[in-house]
Amino acid sequence: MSETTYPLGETVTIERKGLRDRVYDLVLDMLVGQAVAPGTRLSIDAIARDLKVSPTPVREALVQLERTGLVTREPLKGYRVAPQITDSQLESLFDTRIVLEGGAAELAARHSDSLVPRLEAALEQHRAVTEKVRAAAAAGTLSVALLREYFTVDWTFHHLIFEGTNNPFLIDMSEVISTRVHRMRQTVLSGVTDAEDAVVEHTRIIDAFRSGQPEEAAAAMRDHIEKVRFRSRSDAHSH
Amino acid sequence: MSETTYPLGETVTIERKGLRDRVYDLVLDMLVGQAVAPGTRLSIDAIARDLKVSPTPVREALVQLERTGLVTREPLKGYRVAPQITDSQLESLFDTRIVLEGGAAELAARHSDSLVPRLEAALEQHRAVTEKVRAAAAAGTLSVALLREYFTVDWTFHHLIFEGTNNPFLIDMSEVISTRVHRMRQTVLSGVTDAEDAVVEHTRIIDAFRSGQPEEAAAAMRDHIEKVRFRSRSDAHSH
DNA sequence: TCGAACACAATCCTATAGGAAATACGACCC
DNA sequence: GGGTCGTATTTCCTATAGGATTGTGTTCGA
Repeated sequence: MSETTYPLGETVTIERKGLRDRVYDLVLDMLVGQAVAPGTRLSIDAIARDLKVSPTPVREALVQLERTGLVTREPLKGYRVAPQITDSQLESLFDTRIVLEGGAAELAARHSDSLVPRLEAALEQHRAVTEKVRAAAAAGTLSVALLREYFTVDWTFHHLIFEGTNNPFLIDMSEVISTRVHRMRQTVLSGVTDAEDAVVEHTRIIDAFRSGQPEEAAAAMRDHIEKVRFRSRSDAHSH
Repeated sequence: MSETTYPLGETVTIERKGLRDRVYDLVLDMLVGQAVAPGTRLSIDAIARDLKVSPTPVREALVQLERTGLVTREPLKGYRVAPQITDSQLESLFDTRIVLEGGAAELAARHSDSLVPRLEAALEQHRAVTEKVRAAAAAGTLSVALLREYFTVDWTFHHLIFEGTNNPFLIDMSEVISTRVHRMRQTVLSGVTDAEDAVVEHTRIIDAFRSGQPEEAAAAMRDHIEKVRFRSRSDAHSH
């Protein structure tokens, strides 16, 4: 009986994260949630006043944000919301995604057995939300909240593959990609035009995983991202 | 004459980086330079006293270090030097390198013409330092400084390929990999045993770039890293 | 009317002080 | 002797204040 008599069950979510992480979450939500104009100054003191905290944790949160690329910093001049992504950077982002996610798919194929069911569940949600989006679009009641929900379930599929690699480095890099992709969609796109295409391509990816051949999974993933890139180009030009 | 009478020439290296970046550089040098035992506490106040600065910039530098994975943080408990890399993590690190550097080679092959000369110059330095290492090892005067020089020229070759992609995201991720690889070599290895092999394999990579076929460059790079992984395993077991 | 210089305000950056938590150490009891 | 409790020190965390710098708006002069 080495068990101590713990009153467990109440303090389940201890969540001792300190002020820094809470400020980080709040600012991050503000950046990816609402559409903030690029170049907007992020005053340390102003944020501290708004959040009723001292400038120190705000300062730390901004350092962390800077590493994600969402904010830029000039010493002695302050922080700003990162400028709009350029066409050149967008191409680089897609190149990086193809390298990273293609490789991740190849590695995750080692554990296809446990991965495929989770991907199927995610795809099912993806389908459901797609249907909601289509209905809302037809009714003219497409809300921002629904769009965010769609982006989330879409990315969940991709994130599951990263997690399927069990590779902490790749998972960490996927976070960086994730924030950039989210912000890109927020500022560039205004709606969802390729939901059906994405569902079909995700289905193909699952099929490739079922085959058990890593190269096929990687090829399906690269093909998917390449097509997303192409559709993204069309959207940008039509805008 | 719109020129103001500037006393130019003396403040050439303005280098307005703020205290934060200078502290960051110093701590980083300490971590990758000297061998610091994993788990060592990094007291904010102590570092601030040593560097004669206030805790605030130290705190920001540590947040930045945390993102690189060299230090870990527990809220309300402080920062520590990241624990020794495990065998499992080492395998993940090599997997990530294969994905990242293989993809980078494929992308960099688009600009082979300008890249190959730079790679050749780096390889020449690599050869020269290898010769110095061999001579020093034979004479029994292998210094830590020389080892660091070897690691640097070796990594320069890999870093050039990342830069050759002109992809800011990949270049950024290469920095993360770089710090981990450097620290790994610092703590795991005690010497250089595969210098000649590395030179040969780097030569093959350049040849692949000369062929102009991206797939060959990627394959040569993956092959090289796979062999480094294998030799690293042997070293670890013999230790 | 345009340009430059000045002054004001806002902001960042750094330093110092105090409260809260965690670690380390010693004493005490079983 | 081992384990537990209590105290003291160290450390982290937050808040506040002051110096330095940047940006802005205004005024003056050509």
